[in-house]
Amino acid sequence: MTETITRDLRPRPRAEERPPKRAEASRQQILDVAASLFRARGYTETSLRDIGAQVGMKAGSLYYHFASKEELAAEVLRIGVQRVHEAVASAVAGLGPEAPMKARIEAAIAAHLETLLVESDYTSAHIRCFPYVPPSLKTELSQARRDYETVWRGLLDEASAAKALAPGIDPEVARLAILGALNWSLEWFDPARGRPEELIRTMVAAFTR
Amino acid sequence: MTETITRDLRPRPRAEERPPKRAEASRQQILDVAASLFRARGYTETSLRDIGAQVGMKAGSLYYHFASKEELAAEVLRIGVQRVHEAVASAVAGLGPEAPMKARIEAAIAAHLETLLVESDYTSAHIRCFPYVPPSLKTELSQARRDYETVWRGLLDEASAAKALAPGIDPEVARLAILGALNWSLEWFDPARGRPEELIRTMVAAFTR
DNA sequence: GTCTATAGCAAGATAGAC
DNA sequence: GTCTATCTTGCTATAGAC
Repeated sequence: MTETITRDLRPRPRAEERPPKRAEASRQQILDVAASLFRARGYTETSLRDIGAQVGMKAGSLYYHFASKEELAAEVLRIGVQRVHEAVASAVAGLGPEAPMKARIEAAIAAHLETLLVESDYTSAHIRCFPYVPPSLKTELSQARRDYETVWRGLLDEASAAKALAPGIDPEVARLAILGALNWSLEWFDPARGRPEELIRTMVAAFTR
Repeated sequence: MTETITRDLRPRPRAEERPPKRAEASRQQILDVAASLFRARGYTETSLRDIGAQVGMKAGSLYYHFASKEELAAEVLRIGVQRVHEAVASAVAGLGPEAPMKARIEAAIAAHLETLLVESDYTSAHIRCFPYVPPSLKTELSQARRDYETVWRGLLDEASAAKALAPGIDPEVARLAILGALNWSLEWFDPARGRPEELIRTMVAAFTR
């Protein structure tokens, strides 16, 4: 008898793993707005009041979903690096194992740039804010950043071994130069004035042969 | 008689143009410390209290020398762009009118990088902080930035006309790519691990022929 | 889940003593 | 010229009502 009652009152087994839809929707909306504002204004320049206002919430209410501003930023920036990592890895993999190195590098450049400039506020927020977030958050993100770096290192080392890089170019310096040029485009690229194709073409022409 | 007295009491003609040395020294020290902190931490992340502490002054005392944080930053960032402008222009001019385009571009890259990474906290503060300063300050700096841009535009247009750029490279896109790669080096370059020569060589190899 | 209200703090800036 | 003291504002974060 006790058994039956207990069973009836107990919440469903997966209760903690399946949060109600409303909370999940709010959380998602907060992340989206935070990514957009972090991208546009920067980490320190964006207040929880700003984020709340665009979500239609008071600043204090955000703490139901995130323990702190830093934790919210951690989630945004972590998603940002994961997205560009996945986009680049799958663009390169999608070419198949026989694709020439020049095509692989072009695909990686195009995917990074497309994700950064067009696809994802999360990725652009990561690129723009990372240098300015608290050190603890930098540490938290360092592994995911290294994982993404590894993709590029492998690509450029392979290209170098296959003589697919322009002559006299060290693959590690090329990696830093290419990603620097791409990331800096956040500061000047205007989506209203065209897509990133021109920059892609220029970078491929400069660094591959 | 009145005439004589008046003349005696009047401050020396150049009084306003020659401020006492002590004020000038303090002002200079404030600018140096501000440049260093803006470079290392960012504009918003640096407080007037931080600057005062390193100068050996209270935050309020800074207002004897500058009307506001924004005006202090304006002076730092203005000096920063002027310095890199002068360094690049004179490095290129120093090669003489007969120098090949490839050498001129290499000199410009080297001078920009050397000023940014080694020579001047003012320049690195400008590059790091500009995207995050108040809009009014951006407007105030826009002319000096355009003046510097003009140097690079002239250089790359000339190089393009002389067929000195690598094939398939548009000079305006090359300018944005080159300066992006150089400016982004602020985020990864470690002066303890060597000078910027490797990056200079890579950029010249990639963009010129 | 979101609100109101507020604690607690740090920022930029100002006034007047010295 | 610099200090002390303080004003005002805005921020992150918390507590408790609903």
